Amino acid sequence: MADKAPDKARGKGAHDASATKPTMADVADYAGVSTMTVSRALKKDGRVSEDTRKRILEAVDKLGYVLDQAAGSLSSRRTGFVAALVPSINNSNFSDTARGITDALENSGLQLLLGYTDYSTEKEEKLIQSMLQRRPEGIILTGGSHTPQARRMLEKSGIPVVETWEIPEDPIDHVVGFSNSEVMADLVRALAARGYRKFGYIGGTTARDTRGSLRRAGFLKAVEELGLGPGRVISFGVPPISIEQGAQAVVSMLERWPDTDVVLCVSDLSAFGALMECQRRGMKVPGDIAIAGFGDYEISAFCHPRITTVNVDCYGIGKLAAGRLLQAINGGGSAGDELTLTSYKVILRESA
Amino acid sequence: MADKAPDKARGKGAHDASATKPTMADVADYAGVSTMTVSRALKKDGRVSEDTRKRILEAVDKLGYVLDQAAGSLSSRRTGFVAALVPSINNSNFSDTARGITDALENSGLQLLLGYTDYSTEKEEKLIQSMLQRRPEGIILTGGSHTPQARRMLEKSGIPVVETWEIPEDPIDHVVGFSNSEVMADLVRALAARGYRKFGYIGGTTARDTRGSLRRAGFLKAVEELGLGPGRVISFGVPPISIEQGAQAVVSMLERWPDTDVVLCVSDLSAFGALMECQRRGMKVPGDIAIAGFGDYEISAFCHPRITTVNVDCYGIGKLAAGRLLQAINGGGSAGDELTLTSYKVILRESA
DNA sequence: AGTCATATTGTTATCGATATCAGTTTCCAA
DNA sequence: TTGGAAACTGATATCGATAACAATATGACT
Repeated sequence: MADKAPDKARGKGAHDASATKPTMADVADYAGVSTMTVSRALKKDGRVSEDTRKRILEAVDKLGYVLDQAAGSLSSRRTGFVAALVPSINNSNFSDTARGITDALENSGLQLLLGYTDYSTEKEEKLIQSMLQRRPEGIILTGGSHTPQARRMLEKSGIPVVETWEIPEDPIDHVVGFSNSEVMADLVRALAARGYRKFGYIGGTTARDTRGSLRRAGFLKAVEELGLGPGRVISFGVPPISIEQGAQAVVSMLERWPDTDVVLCVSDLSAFGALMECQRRGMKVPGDIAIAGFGDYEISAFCHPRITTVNVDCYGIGKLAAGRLLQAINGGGSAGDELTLTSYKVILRESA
Repeated sequence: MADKAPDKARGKGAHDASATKPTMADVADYAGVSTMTVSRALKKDGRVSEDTRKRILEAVDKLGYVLDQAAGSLSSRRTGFVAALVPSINNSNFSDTARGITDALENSGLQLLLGYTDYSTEKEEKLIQSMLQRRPEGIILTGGSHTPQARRMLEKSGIPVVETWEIPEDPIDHVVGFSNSEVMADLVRALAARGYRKFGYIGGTTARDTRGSLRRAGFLKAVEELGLGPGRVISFGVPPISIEQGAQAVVSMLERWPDTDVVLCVSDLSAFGALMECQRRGMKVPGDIAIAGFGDYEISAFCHPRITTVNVDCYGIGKLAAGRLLQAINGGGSAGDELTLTSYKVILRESA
């Protein structure tokens, strides 16, 4: 390890305590114009002569002026951002959705502020409250389960709301998503068509992850409807369950129901864990046991065997949700259609 | 009852005289106190009698009042948040760092605003600019490479800055990180001690990912110093290179230098891709070829064979960086020590 | 009683920008 | 020449909260 002393001698720290930071008035003085003209020069639509604008931009540069958005939005009553809350920072599905949102917002002049709920409606409530204090112009949520208080705040806020990734029974405002239970049921049917009969399901322990619960419900329903019930369910670990929990859960599954011939997992990550664990135990996948996931993560397409899964249009969810939000913010009137269903596709591969 | 209200001429708005959102003044009126008292009641430290506070909270609830932070921070000159910029939203290393930051900020009364640079200093510059317009009380950056303009803005901002994940030659302010080149060199030496002699390296094509470049430099230097040079380098794909690029890169490596006996990858994800590709081609890992990664992602501990890698203390980086920031924000004077080195550990497993 | 500390609440003056409307200049058509 | 639209710029009044100081009440202590 390098024990070399840092050469902190170069320059001074970032603390420039001497001068108070310049305001727009300083810039205006420097450029010999009024603050209003400075304000206009700094907006792209401001009608200011080229000459004046140049002088102002020089002043801005010279003084190192940085606009104060707090003051600006207080005055203009527009904050220029929308909020999006997702369960997890480190999940490629949700990050795809975030990308979709960002892309859709690209030329709208709106920024995205992301918040992480950690799969908890309580944290979501707190986040909503603190987001609302910053006055977003719209808000995108993941899922349709919220605390009553959260729901109330959103309804009172008067801003457009889009719930995503689920189809809530009683939507707050707009919805962009798919039926988790129906998608999972489709996967069950596809696997039944391949000849599997003894179905197992692996997911997290609690109801925290509502999408997980919905998937489990869809699993159970479909297995029942096919006359193959009851489905075998192992709940293990606090959502989001990851590779390790998938591995541990499949062990429980095999202990309890050794003859299970296919295991569906709440996500690809847990499916991968289950797959690795089975292989570690010398089981053939498929053959001794089949495994399927959910979400079509990159890993599923590259491991051996490749994992059968469901692709849900994560990016599209984000893009559509943000588009819907923009429409509501700008157009004002909702175009009637409050619910947008997104597509999905069962992807059959070697693991099941 | 309302005759004592200030002649504010409320409800003069063109359209909705009734539905305009309540302000603190409305709450004050409703509770029969001044706005100042309402303001105090809504802060935890506000000295207000229990009786009054209760009445005010009732009014808040009744009116559905939500504090406007823009107005608050304009007045108080405190925004109550810090910014952190990380390269990628979907990378468990950086999300661990983000968790560390969040945890350290827990009881500070400061919120975290996360931004994503997508490994681009240009995007970073834009993000810094827009963050600065919201007046964060401090800022945490990933890496030590920034555009000159970005650097200038940060230095002029007057707020504390912490650069992380690297040891910049010329730090802006504070630094919390490790030497990527030295860590990679350590990995090379550990593998040389295991008997490997023909070293290959897989990373992204461009200099966008400075940490990747530093790792490559450390690799080349160490191989040279061991008298095993020159190291074999394959650059493939735009950073962050992922599973698929790792797989493709190892193919190039094997075509160009078929006798390579160990391949080091810029990250565990690419290492996993390389591993899968080698297995697909019927090669034994290790045996025919050894593979190592960087970052100790969960996947490396669960695949077969488990991947040799380096664990860098991602969470600790975040925690220490935020701690340092708090110190600078509150304590004011920097405690002299501007550089914090974080620990790391080579983790030898079966893949190499 | 008188003085003073403490607790509670109110008044006033901003914080730094922008909306709005008014004033000025430019330039072209009649 | 002149009216008048178009382009540009400025003065003023907020936006909604909080800091700082002032005022009042209460009770304790000398």
